[in-house]
Amino acid sequence: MNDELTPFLPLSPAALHILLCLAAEPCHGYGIMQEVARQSEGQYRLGPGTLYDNLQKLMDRELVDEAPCPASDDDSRRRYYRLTKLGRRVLEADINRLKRVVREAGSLLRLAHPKRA
Amino acid sequence: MNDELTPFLPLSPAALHILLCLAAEPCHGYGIMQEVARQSEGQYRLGPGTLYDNLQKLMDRELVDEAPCPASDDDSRRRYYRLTKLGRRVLEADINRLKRVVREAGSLLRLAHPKRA
DNA sequence: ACAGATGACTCGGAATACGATATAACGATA
DNA sequence: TATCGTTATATCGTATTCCGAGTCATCTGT
Repeated sequence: MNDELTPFLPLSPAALHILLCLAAEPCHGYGIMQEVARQSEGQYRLGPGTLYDNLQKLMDRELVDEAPCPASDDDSRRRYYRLTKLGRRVLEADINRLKRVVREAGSLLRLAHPKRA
Repeated sequence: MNDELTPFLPLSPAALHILLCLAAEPCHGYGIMQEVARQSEGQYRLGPGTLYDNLQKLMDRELVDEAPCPASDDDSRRRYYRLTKLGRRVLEADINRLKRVVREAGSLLRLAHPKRA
């Protein structure tokens, strides 16, 4: 893979969900919380503490930066965040890592759970 | 899904890799470290601190328990760990969660990366 | 006007990560 | 048998991260 990305990996569940949410389009904090809950069907809920800790760290590492408010938005409170190019590459790398994990698990769990014999 | 499993989710990267390793067959601590490094092609390295912290917590939660030494093993130092039934179900649930994440990411990252226009 | 949802953010205790370190048994070899 | 590198378990202490409770302000509908 790409060795320069490995210091960022593996992403914690919180960081992964945040980056994934921002991969679609820039979003504001509260929206990220809702979107993460929606994507996981309520199974994983991100509180404000975890969210802003992670956002700050992601910005320090330059995986995320702040975006200008879209013209379509009239709520002045919102602050928008977006993926940087580096952030996108890190996300892709971690997704590839997870694909390998899922594939590995697929064979192991199938072998251990034969439908009949 | 299964609501009784959600308190265990999401698994941290370390816990996920440990459970995945044990899904194949019971294994001892040092072997888990090597296997995790091998499975991730050296990208993710699990140190002893993280390993034993996690093993202890996984045993407290009864996702893992200690297994008797296999007869084929003559090294008396080794302590073997294995998945409990609950551990296997939690692992399966988390893998299903990750499948959803990977699928979601697939469409998002493809949409954001059109080959031409 | 009021209530409830939306929105950004801080705080501090609890939990977790993780390298450095300790200890010792094993295997091979000189 | 002395020695060396590897295998193996485990702890310790600091750093980092998690994460709910709480604060404050704004928006939206009635």
